Amino acid sequence: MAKVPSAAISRLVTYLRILEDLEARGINRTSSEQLAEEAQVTAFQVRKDLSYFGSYGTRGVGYTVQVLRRELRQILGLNRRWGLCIVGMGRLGQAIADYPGFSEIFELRGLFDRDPSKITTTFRGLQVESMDNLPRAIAERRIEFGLLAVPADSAQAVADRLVESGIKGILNFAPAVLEVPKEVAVENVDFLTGLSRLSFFVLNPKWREEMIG
Amino acid sequence: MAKVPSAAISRLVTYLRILEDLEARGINRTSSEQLAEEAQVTAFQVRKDLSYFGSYGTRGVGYTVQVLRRELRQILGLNRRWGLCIVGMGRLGQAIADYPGFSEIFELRGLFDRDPSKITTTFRGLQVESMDNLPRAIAERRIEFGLLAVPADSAQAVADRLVESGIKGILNFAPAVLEVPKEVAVENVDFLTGLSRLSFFVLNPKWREEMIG
DNA sequence: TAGTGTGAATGTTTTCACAGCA
DNA sequence: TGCTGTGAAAACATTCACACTA
Repeated sequence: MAKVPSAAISRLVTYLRILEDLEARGINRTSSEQLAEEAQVTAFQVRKDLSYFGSYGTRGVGYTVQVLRRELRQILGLNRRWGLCIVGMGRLGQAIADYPGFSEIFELRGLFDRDPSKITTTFRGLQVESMDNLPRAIAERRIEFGLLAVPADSAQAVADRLVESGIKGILNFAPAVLEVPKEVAVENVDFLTGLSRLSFFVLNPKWREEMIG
Repeated sequence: MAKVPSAAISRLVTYLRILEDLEARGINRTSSEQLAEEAQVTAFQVRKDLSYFGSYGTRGVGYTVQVLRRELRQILGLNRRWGLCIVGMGRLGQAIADYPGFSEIFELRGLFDRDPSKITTTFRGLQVESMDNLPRAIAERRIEFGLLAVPADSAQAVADRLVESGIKGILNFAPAVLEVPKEVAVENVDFLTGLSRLSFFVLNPKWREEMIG
């Protein structure tokens, strides 16, 4: 199998979202053309992206929405749910826990906060726990991922504790560059990194024209 | 000036964050080597990224933290604050409004929600307003950007209203692909798009090895 | 015949080696 | 001498044209 451009993976998630929308609308046949239009890329791109993983369509006909949806979920590892804990139950942590679609991908298996006053509270049927419970929870509840929604200055310390407890991956919502062993995957999803994308148009006009045209 | 890879811009934000950290620690000289290590890229990359915009260092010596910091802020358009409104004051909207560092970049000039019961509430000294006020607010308060923290199914409708009112750019936190005229910039910062990056390691093991190795 | 699947061409980004300057 | 700045090479990603097949 050929080397897969990493950008292709991100686009697969967009295609999947579109397919789920089509399915909800009762449409069961689509084409690279239609997917391309919805995803705002070219039809070449759609076909190429899919071809890295296999052939899921019918020549001269197109794709069956349900089939392609199932294949993409399988490719993306979204055909199962993953155990996750959230560390930091401030407003961001709470918002994430309640994000629609969140529970399709993750099963919340622990909520942690260092503030003792939060420990009485409950979200989605889970009581917030002390940080002291973290190592045992990760081991005993099959928690594969940890989501960091703590302030930047405690992010590294919390990441260290997750790593020590054997976490597989970290979703980092804190504006900090984390250092972890290379076998632990870190995804920086944090808001300020998001804002770096904003820079394309906040960018000083002197350079903006070069970039956006 | 040469064509600037868009990924380079995102990295500039990381470099800026590192420089601000160095400055806070009282360090005032650095090198491409040091920046590279902190940003987890190569020193070549750092120098190349900076070279797209100019020469800010001293050969044989390195970079002055304060100088480079100022230049990066200038390049990224972060040497001024931008007017912003948030549409959708659910928990996500609230968390974003309170995000540390947020107010360094944006000045909140309006909060909107369609739910009348929210209109009595106040965040950061601003009262939540009815959607009816949106067009006038954008025109009169120099609101350049709109941040969408609404459910996916109303995202397009809200985006349309922002566009009609003359918004310059939209930060889209809703899991929806927006259609807007090309002169309006859209940044998809939404959580599910963030999760697409997660897919690199949630990815079916069959393909993961090809990608991460 | 209509629309997929893919090798080859084109375009973009990163890496590298070294020229250039304090 | 040491570290920046940059053209050129290598790696990577996208676009395209067309072979293929239901």
